[in-house]
Amino acid sequence: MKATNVADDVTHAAVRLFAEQGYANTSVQQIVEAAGVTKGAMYHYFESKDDLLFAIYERMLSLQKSHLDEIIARGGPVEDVLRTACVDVVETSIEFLAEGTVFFRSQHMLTEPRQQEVVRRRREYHDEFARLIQRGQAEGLYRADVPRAVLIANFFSDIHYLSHWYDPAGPEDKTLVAEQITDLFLTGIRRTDA
Amino acid sequence: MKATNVADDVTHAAVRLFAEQGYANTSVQQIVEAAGVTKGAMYHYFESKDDLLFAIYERMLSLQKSHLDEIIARGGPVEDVLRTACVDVVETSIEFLAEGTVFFRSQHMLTEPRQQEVVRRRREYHDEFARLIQRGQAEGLYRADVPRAVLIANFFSDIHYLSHWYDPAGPEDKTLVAEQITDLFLTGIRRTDA
Amino acid sequence: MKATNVADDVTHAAVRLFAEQGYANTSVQQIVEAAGVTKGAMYHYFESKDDLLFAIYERMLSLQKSHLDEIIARGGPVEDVLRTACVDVVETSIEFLAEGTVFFRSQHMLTEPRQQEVVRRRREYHDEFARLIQRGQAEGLYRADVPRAVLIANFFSDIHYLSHWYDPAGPEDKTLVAEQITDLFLTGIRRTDA
Amino acid sequence: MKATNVADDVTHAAVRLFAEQGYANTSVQQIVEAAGVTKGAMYHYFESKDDLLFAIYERMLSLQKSHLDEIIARGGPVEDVLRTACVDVVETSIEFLAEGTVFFRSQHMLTEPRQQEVVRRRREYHDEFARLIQRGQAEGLYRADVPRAVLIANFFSDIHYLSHWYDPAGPEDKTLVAEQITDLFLTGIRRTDA
DNA sequence: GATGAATGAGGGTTCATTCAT
DNA sequence: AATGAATGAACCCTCATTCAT
Repeated sequence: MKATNVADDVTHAAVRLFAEQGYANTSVQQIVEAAGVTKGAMYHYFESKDDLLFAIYERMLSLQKSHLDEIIARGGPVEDVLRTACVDVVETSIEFLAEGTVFFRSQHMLTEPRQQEVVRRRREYHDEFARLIQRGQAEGLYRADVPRAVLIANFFSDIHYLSHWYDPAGPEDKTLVAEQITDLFLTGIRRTDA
Repeated sequence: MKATNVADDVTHAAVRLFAEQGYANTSVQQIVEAAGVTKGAMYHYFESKDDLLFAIYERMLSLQKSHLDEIIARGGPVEDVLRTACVDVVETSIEFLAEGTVFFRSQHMLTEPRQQEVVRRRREYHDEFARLIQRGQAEGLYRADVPRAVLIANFFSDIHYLSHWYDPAGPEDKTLVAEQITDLFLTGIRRTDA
Repeated sequence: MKATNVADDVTHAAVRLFAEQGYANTSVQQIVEAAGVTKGAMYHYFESKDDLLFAIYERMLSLQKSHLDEIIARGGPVEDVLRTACVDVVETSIEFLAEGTVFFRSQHMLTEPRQQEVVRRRREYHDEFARLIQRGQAEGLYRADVPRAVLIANFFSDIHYLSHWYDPAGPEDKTLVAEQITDLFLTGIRRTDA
Repeated sequence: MKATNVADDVTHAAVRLFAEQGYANTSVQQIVEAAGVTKGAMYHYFESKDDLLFAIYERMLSLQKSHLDEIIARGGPVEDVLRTACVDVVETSIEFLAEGTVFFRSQHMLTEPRQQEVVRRRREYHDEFARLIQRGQAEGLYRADVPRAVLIANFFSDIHYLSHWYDPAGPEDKTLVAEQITDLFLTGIRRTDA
């Protein structure tokens, strides 16, 4: 029950340090010191510094994707499904705010193979999300006079931007904020002509 | 007519390389080789690699701020002013897409004093923009049931996100996209109750 | 038996090269090559080139201070104690002639914090020595018509100057020279009026 | 009458900066900025940074040598001549305290040819001084039981050491100090047996 | 599983000096 | 006489990774 503590401790220390100082400005030495382990131990669990960064993404990506799958699986009116999906991804992004900070800043620091893997995983999420929008457009709920890429970007941008303004220590409740952001998005894309 | 060629050549090479490979993964050696100058020459015009990064931001920040000042100075109904400001900042952000890519990824790599300066400059823009929203709210045009911080983030996030999806070589026209993004934003924040 | 060979080898090479060429004219590369180690290995044991210089001083300062403490602790007539202390510091300074050469030339090359530390350590030695002179004056042994600072400088100057003229390969025996220098000093400061 | 102002301004700035920061830590750029001239102008008057250092020594060496020549030329009892010479060299060394600081620290930074020249010039002074001691010994005034090299070092060391303790802003008068140092020296070397 | 000394390639930066103007 | 942009070689230092123990 303590076997994988090393991996966890290292991961947590890495997230914190990467978020505070950036990936490139954080040395492996700093990470293992903060985690209270030695370099050798760390390299026993992670192939490289790069691998550590990937592990951070992996955890968040898996979680959000499984949530989305589940929400869609539950079925229901597309508007409800979309709203639930949006609120969920904002909420989990707030829960993983440090991971998101690292993610959006340092994705490009990954080596090529892992970079590709991240892109692939994110595209899966993106495409599944896009199909919801598409269904809504087909039902005449959402604007079709704007490229779907713009509509989607309009929402995903908010996820990215959270770490630039949201303060977990501040007054705003994460669920409320998630609903507000979702509301602004859904209002913006609603079809109003007719 | 050749006086500052070194500085310009270096800046352009740096923007390109930073956008392609990231700031940390680009060596000063690579920059000067791409620019066709010597390291010594570069350090005659820039204090440090850090300074080079700052110069890239500086140019974009100055331009966008002076545009905003001018748009506000021209006056007019708040909705028109805000719309013009939004379209402008999206358009210039597309014109400086590489700079934006670098900016949003690598701002945290700046040394502390320059980081502060960037924050200060961005806050000036932010606050001026926020006053427009506030005026619109006072006139009853925009929702007041959502924190202003959320409304503003909803727009600025789109600026940030441009470099993640917009392809200058793609089919979308920059002005059209700017208008679409602005429209989604303004529709989203419009007051509809009553 | 080989544990700290790297640190020792580096230190010895550094003392030799600094004495021959000066601190500023000796590159870290030269030092590690002379010591037969790699740069990385050196930086595993020393924080910086500066640290290496400090380590050289440290060793000499510690030794001379502990000798002085011991000589004073043994007690006895002040004239005997002072004479023993003088002879000892000249002798050890001859034994560490290269270190002294480096010390007196390059102390000002240390970074501020280490410079302060050296000053502090030397002042400890100086003050302990000064108290011996003071005791001697109180007993009427030594001149009081000359500021104590001048009396003390008159001796310490000889320590400094050793590396400018003493040749370890020359005919002069170190103990004999130490006694001669001490004798000149003590004769010079003796009270003769009365 | 302003033609050589450049050379003078540069020299003074250099002495001050070398004394404050050390020769190696002072850049040519700092010197010309402090002197209010340009690099090109400086290199018009000095061959190199090295040359600048030599010029500082040259001025002091020439002055002290000419003083010694004159004092000896005036003739008189050897004790009086020696005393006058000692007082004079201490006094001028205090007047040129910054130059002395630089001299004793950085002589080894000179390139070989200039280093040789400095050594030659100093030996001239040394030898002339040594002959005075020798005459005194021949007359039975000074101890002959100690190598002459030790006797001479005993005095020159004080000159070297001045910059380590003498404070021009302090209470001690330079002439008085010169007499005190001379007195300690002459008392120390006086023949007392018989 | 775990250690941490050692590697070795590369990084950013400095600076005395030159030379076209 | 004077400028200052440009050179180019060297410098100190960092750090992800390896491997003998």
